[in-house]
Amino acid sequence: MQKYNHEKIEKKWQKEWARDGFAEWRAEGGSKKKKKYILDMFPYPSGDGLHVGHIEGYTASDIVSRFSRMNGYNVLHPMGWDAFGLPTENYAIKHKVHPAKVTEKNVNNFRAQLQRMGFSYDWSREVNTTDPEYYKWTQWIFLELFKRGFAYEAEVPVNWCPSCKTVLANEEVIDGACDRCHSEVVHKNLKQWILKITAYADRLLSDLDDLDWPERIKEMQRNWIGKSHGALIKFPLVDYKFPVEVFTTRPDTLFGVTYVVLAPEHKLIEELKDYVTNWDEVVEYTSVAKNRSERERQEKKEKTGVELKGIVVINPANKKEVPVWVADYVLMGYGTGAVMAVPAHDERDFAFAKNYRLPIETVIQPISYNWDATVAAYTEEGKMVNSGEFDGLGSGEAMEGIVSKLKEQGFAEDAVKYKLRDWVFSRQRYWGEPIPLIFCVACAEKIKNKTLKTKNGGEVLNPGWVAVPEDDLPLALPNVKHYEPTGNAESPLAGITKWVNTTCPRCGGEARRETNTMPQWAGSSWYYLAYIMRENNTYQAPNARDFKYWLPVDMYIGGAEHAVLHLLYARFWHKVLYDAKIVPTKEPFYALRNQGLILGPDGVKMSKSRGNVINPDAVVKEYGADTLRMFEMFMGPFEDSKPWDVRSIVGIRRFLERVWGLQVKTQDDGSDDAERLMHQTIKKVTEDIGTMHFNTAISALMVYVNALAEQEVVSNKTYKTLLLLLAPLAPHITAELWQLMGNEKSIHSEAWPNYDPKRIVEEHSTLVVQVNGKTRDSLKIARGISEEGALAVVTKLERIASHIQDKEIVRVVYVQDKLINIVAK
RNA sequence: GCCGAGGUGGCGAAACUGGCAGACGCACUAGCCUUAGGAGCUAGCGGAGCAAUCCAUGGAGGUUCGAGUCCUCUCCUCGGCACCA
Repeated sequence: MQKYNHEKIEKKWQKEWARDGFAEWRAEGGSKKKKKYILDMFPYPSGDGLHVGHIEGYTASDIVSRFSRMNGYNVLHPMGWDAFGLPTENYAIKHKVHPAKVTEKNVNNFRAQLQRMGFSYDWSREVNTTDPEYYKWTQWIFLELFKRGFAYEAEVPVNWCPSCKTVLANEEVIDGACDRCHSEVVHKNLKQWILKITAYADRLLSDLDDLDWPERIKEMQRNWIGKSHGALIKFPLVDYKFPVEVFTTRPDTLFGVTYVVLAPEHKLIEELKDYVTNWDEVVEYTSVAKNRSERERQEKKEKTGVELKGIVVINPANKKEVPVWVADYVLMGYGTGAVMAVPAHDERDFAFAKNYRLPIETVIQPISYNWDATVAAYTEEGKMVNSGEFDGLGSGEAMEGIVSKLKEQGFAEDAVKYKLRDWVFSRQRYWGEPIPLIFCVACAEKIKNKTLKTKNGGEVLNPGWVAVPEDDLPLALPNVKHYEPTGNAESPLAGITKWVNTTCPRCGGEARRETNTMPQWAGSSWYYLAYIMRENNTYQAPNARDFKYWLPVDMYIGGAEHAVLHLLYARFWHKVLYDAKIVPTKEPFYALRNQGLILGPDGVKMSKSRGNVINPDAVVKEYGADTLRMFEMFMGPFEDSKPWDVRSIVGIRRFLERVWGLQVKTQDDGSDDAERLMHQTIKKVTEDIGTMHFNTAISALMVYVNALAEQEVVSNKTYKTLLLLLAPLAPHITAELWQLMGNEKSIHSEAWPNYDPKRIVEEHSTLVVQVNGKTRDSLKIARGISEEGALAVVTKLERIASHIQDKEIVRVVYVQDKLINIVAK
């Protein structure tokens, strides 16, 4: 027998699998077989290469894929590259190479690394978001959104990074600074394309209930969407025609309103200019407030504001006049940008009222304890006081009563508000998908006074914009000399007049292209559909039959960091496509699992600056891909985060060497001592892989191998079963051993072994004997013994007798074949 | 502050519907084998005790014949959100 040479074996089989273009892992199109779509979150091909965290998730999905194939499923298990993005572009600028070149180099490295791990991807469906044939469809879907009225252009305040020279998405701003370069982010008002994700807020929320996702991720999405039920309440302005409209979730506190607050950006402020007596003071405050950076606004400083002197509104509940203030603790982006302040029952209002010595009026009393209204706000529900006819009611009843009374009078209506904002979709950078829209002045002029309808029957919001015709897609990224950002809020594409100037697809007149590109998240919002559309290295048009067969994704595996970004965006696009009858399911990803974070050996998150990053290539070289795969699965529960323990990996290596060594003991008619354990192991491993409990599946295999190793001879049957059970976990060594056993067919195309339930049960069972609930002894006993029979045997045991002598047996609890508990006094 | 997930040996962890707590692996200890070992094999390995036995699943109560598992309170760790009215 040769030594277990992982390097030689792994190279041999990787070459073997690649020989026919990885045909063994290919998903069959148009098949009648039952299917499984097992998807990894595709990586951003960075210059650093794959890290051990990627490998953890990819190994798990590979195991599930191989397991599913052996169980007769037609498996779609693809891989691709989410390759647009800033790091590549920044690298390209710094080193003066085209971002496409950088991408190609990184992709080649990633692909080679994945293939060295022996992952069973269907490489004939590989996708790359930066491939024009790919982003043709990204653009196509964008246009579907556009045509249905879910894309609109508007001037909005955005986060601008002065160093990266682009708009940042909210998710790219951490504590008011750019996530990438840590420059302080400033606010700018820019015209941007925006996607109306808020139109789907309610469905994005309610459809979560049917998904098999980690509760934590669902909860994050719920919080992000942030649905609140409440009421819109109108506070009429004295001597003015408009009311101030506020949103509140606590209409029961309405009688306690002592002032009303507007956000500094509120339009009403400007409209009230002529009535305000301290206008200069107001302008001074609002301009300072508007210019405060994100960071300054987030710092919990003193609450500041300014009164709109001369302006008074009427509380519709008690007809009292209350003043109006402007303060930046009220956000324009949520609700109506105006709130009714109830300092007695809201912490923020309380702090503000204390600061400006505004009155505080108690209208809710806690039921069970004393509360000092001069020290803090009472924000819970309670019993109504000082609220006219509602006194004495509970908060819940009062809310209904107050709102319904005000509704009759036209001062209130029920309302639902969301925290979710629309998705700012423009970026001023080069390395992204061009937005396929053309602006035509002539068309805009012509149709100015007509109302155009979208595909959905809504009103067209930006009538001058015309979609690039489908036949002209992809709208390719033009080559530019300088892809550095311009810094003047335009993308580098704006500088290429030849590209920008075009003709209007509608009227043929002169027109200009949109020059912004799409954000990083565009390509990943639909890539799971791209794999279905991609067959034999080309993209087919969206096809209802294929979508119906493969969707939804049965198992989606990746990191938790995408909880509210990619996973929300993809669900949004999917729902638009569902409504457009392009995809047949309401949701893209039926089941989701997050791999836990792999921490450095020091127990801290791996990072280059800390120097605690484990390089998988070095591990593969020293121990082999099979060992690395199994080690990562054995470290702990898949979804838990766990530190990398450098030393423990040898345990897995020893295990594989033991498996390797067993081959010399095999015989056709070898011992059958292990057969019961074999059936038990099949059961355990089958169940554990099915529930992604890889660590316990491996420990069951270790128990089995240890038992086989103790035998003089090992039967071919028990050894072959071992190899089959191990095949999804360690594909190379099992392929080699399978072949050495004289099998011609690949082990990975074999059927998963079955167990015989009758062969699992032991003839004898172990009966645990307790006295007063404490275990005193245990004994092997024939199955099926009666309570009386067991008791008779057990009371004779020395260690039992000593505990029950001089005592009266009050009760006996007997669990058939398992446990007997004697209760004695 | 709010939401979510967790606290079990020296370490990573097991324990299916309440039923022998610590499977499996690492590290460690002793022995065998070896010219050698960062190899292999055998045995041991939660704490106290010569032992019988007692104590142990963050802490305090409770339910139960029996609790790591169920209930109440409490402490701590990690992750997310955070002026959202």
